[in-house]
Order: sequence, then C-alpha cells, then structure tokens
Amino acid sequence: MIPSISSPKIAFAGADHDHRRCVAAALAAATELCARRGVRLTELRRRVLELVWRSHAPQGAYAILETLRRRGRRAAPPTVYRALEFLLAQGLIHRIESASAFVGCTTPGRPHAGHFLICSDCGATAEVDDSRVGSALRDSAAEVGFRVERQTIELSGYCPDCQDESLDGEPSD
Amino acid sequence: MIPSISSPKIAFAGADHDHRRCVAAALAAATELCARRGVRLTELRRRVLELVWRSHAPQGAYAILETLRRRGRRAAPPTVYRALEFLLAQGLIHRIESASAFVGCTTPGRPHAGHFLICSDCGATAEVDDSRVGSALRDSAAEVGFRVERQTIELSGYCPDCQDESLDGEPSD
DNA sequence: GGCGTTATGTTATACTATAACAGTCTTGAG
DNA sequence: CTCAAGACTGTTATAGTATAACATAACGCC
Ligand SMILES: [Zn+2]
Ligand SMILES: [Zn+2]
Ligand SMILES: [Zn+2]
Ligand SMILES: [Zn+2]
Repeated sequence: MIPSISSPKIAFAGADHDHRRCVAAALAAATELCARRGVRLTELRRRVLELVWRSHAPQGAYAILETLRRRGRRAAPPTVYRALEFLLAQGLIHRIESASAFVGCTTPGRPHAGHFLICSDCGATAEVDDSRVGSALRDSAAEVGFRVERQTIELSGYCPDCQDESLDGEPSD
Repeated sequence: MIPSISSPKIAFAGADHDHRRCVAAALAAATELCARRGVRLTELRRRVLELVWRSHAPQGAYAILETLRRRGRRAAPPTVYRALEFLLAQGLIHRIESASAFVGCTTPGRPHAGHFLICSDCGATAEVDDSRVGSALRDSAAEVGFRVERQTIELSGYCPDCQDESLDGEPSD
C-alpha cells in the first residue's frame, strides 16, 4: 500500500467548486426520494433544505429563519424547526450536535451512520462513512454489552484548505 | 473467539453499586490533582463537581444550579457555568454535546480522548477509551487530509441493565 | 363540497449559555 | 502587617436555541 503521493480521497468540497451543482443535486435527490416515499416535500421544506445547503458549513436554525424572512416568507422559530424535523426524519439533513446546527446529507436515501469532519476555521464539514470506524465502535460497545441505537461522531480540526492557508503566513490567531 | 459466557468488561456502574464511593474517589482525585497543579479547587467548584457526580447520568447546568440554591448557596447561571468551565479545563468533567449536560471524568489526570456510551433509558453513561476507535478515526481523517483537534463521540442506546429490564415485560413505550 | 388529515401561522415560553460590571477573597511583595 | 494585583464570586441583563399550545389553512379522499 503506497498512499504517500496518491491524491487523497475527496471529502471536502474544494473552495473553488461549483456549489450550485451541490444544491441542485441535493434538491433533485430530495424530490425523488420524497416522491418515492409518498411524503410531501412542500415549498417550505424545500426552501429550508436549500438554505441548509447554502454552504457546506452547518447552518443554524435562526440563520435559516432570518433568511426566510428576508426573502419575504412569514416565519417563526417553529416554522423552521418543523421543517428541519421533517428533513431529519427523511435523512436529508444531519444535526451537528457540537454546533447546534444542521448540514445537508451527502448520501441520502438509505440509513447510514457515518461521522463528520468539521473545520474550525472555515466551517466546512465532510460526511464520512468509514467501515473501520463503525466496526471499531460496534466491537467496543459490544464488549461492554451496550446496544447502540444512534451515534454522534464529530471531529473538529482543520480541513486541507485551511491547513494550507495557515502556512501562507496568516497568523493563526 | 467465544465471548458468550465470559463476563463483559466493566463500563457501566451497576444499579446496585455503592455510589458514595464513586463520589468520594472523584473528589479525592480532584483534590490531589488540583493541588499538584497549583490551581484552586474552591468550595464552590468542589460542590459543583460533587453535583455533577450525583449520578452517572449527565447533569444539566440548571439542575445543578437548582440544587445549589436549595442547599442555601447564592447562585445564578454564571456561578455554575464558571465552575463547570474550570472543571472542564482541568479535565475533571466532560460535556455531553448531545445532551447539553455534564458528566464526571472517570480517568482524570492526563489527556485522553475516549468516547461515551449513553443509555437512553436510565441515562447512565460510560466513558470508554478504546484504541481501535481512536486509530480508526485518525486513519480515516488522515486519508482525507484532515487535522483532528477535538473529538465528540457519543453513542446512544441501551445499557446492559436496561436491556434486561425491557425483557422483563415492561412495554418499551 | 364535506371532512379528516397534514401542514403552517402565531403567540408565548422553556431551556441553555454568556456579557458586563461590581464586590469579595487570596496571595505575595514590600 | 499592609496593601495592591489578581483570582474568584455575586448580580443583573441579555443572547441563543428549542418547544408547547392553539388557531388557521391547505390537501386529498370520497
Ligand atoms: Zn458544494
Ligand atoms: Zn476549512
Ligand atoms: Zn457510581
Ligand atoms: Zn440504562
């Protein structure tokens, strides 16, 4: 195994990527998925999903609310939280506990239990599903007789882009 | 491998254990540690630590506040949060992000990055430090060029005691 | 169109956490 | 011992996150 020079796996969307494609793909997948399941991706839910996908950094509920209002929609906290609740239930978004914020799911459609890499600098978040992590956790839990139902795995640190920048002389603060 | 009959590792304090010993041990360790580091485990901080250790279930800041007040101490939210901040900095407690609550550290004294098993039924929480999990996560992050600074790993599910109970006929909900 | 169900609007409130400043206690230098 | 600097705590106010409860509106089936 010679991983040294080979390009790393892609996990973080580059700073230059065409994000409109991300959003469009997420909305298309959500539309298809909800249709297949016979649940309603209403206009409000679609707009909230779109705002969650506004960036790859987790979005707070009140930031979403604020934007909805600026765009002319009547909205209060329950408006947003109910939409988020629906999107969570459908597996279209995830909640980042350590940030009290929400991020779009990159592989909706089937159950999956991955983990998140969250850049402390730019906020960019990558969703990773690594079987080694899952099995290590399952083994570890099984050894003490614990039955796992839900997992929250969030690693904070620095994404490739922000590590590079810190070399360029920007005082890390 | 025949794990069936062999007793599992101990991670969860049994429902019957003498919890006063847990508290006493935690306070003693904290006293010793703070003395060695030259930081002050004041009366308030000690009392807050004791209240965090009131149970193996994570304790909310406002529950601690409430108890402090009932016991006659003048206290407001900052009183508690400042003490919790100190205890976190000294590694005497951990914050459970998915519960916005705090739990005593079972192995204070040196840096460690383990994970938590949290019973959805009784709340009991076990702190586990499994090298396989750590290395799986580190490998996984390294492959995508992510530099990990902090990790939040919280597994929700059912502890051995509560799995047993659910078999005893108690309707699961 | 009537009607049950689902979704959204609206108001109020609970829960979690921190800012800002004042007063008190501890500690060590002189 | 005294006092000044720093650390700790008290106090008030407010920010940020989330939900309860009830009213109204939209949908979808008959
Ligand atoms: Zn993108
Ligand atoms: Zn970054
Ligand atoms: Zn105990
Ligand atoms: Zn339990």
